[in-house]
Amino acid sequence: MNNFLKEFKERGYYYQCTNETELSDLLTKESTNAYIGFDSTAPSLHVGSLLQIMCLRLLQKYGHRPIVLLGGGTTRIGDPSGKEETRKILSEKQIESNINNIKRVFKIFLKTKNSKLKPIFVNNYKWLSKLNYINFLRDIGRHFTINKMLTFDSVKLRLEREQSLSYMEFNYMILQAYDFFELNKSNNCNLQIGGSDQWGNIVNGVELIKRESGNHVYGLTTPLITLASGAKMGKTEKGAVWLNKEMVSPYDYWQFWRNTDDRDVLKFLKMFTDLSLEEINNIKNKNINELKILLANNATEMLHGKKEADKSDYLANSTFKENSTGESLPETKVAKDVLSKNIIELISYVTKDISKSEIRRLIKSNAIKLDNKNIQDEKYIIDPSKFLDKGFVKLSIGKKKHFKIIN
RNA sequence: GGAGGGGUACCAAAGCGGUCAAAUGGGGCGGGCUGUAAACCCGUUGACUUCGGUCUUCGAAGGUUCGAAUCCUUCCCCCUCCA
Repeated sequence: MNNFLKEFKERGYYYQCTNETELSDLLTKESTNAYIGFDSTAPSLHVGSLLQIMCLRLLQKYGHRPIVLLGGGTTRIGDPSGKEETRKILSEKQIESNINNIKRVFKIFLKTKNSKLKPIFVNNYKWLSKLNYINFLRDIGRHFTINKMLTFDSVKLRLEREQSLSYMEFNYMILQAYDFFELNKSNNCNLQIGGSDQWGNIVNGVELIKRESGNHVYGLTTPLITLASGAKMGKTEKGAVWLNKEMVSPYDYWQFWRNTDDRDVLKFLKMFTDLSLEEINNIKNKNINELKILLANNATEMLHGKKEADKSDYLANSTFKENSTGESLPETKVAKDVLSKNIIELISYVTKDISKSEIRRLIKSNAIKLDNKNIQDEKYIIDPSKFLDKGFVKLSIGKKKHFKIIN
């Protein structure tokens, strides 16, 4: 088997392939251009797209060139796959700005120096917006039968549940197939990779190209990652884990990985780090918490750089040690007039989105600590002299949230 | 177009004139155990509070009543069946 495919499988990226033998030959024989489309409905991608990004990295590793399609065209339509409801349609300006922001993450994850391998960014709005409806129906539309389109999960599920599916959304799969066709023509793209929910869309593209231009191209899908707990990956209660330091701080990103379920650690090490499989195999019996730290460090380094990863590691280390002073925490400046009020006001000021009733509850349930000492009095006021000794006070809310309060 | 059913807190789902800030489950949060994991146990889960209470919530707006999530009227939305 082709080396790329071999590692692709061993790392757990593999779910389905349209024609594995032929694809394997192609990848062995020549440097291939492969594309993945990314959703541009948000200003950043989140961890849910990370597996796809890792696929592109792997492509580069084996000498293939990634094509990143940021769907200015299809974002305007909305993919019905896996969606229960019609998506919100975004403005063009919004989409443009999203695309520009999302590009940054690929420049971090992918090699951009090597001119043969550096990613090609494409925006399908460029060709989709130019389509002539009549010509499109005649040239492309004739290859699609309604009979078959109705059998695709994305459509079938919506129909079965009698949820409305607009004609616009119904066309999404044709447009995605057309994207592949276009990229095959213009960029010699012979492979499309996507999540398993994209299977139908990908197959359509493969078939369209075969019929329309006679070329043999391939599709490859990655599994939907579910956590050992059964939840979907990447969605915490606080929201998505974004790949953007303004939206999720490097420390929080580090913590996300650090808190991985025991049962998922090895899987994630394979999927989301650059550690070689051999290396992972050698360390797999190490202490589970050390593996989690390794995972967190690697994943964070990849996105935010070594400095931030080290900082997060150090911070976590000092924060979770019993009786840590909180010295290394990021500082939160609090004005004197807030400090001179009671502890509730202070917490309210520091956390912003916790209500005062909630804070009262927290105090009652022993969750609030100042310099590791429990505070049970709602009316407690910090003694200003505390700031004189070491210059700050550590405020802890529960076990995981800590603040270094400076005056 | 006709006939029914329904819209309740983050989600699901009870309540169907007062004892309802609203059962129960899930989720969240906090505590315990521990390993910043899982499982388990306990508590909590509208806001503000001088801790006495006060204010705002049950699709929307009106009305009946001492009193409404609960009854009536109009409107909006969803679903099921028939055409």
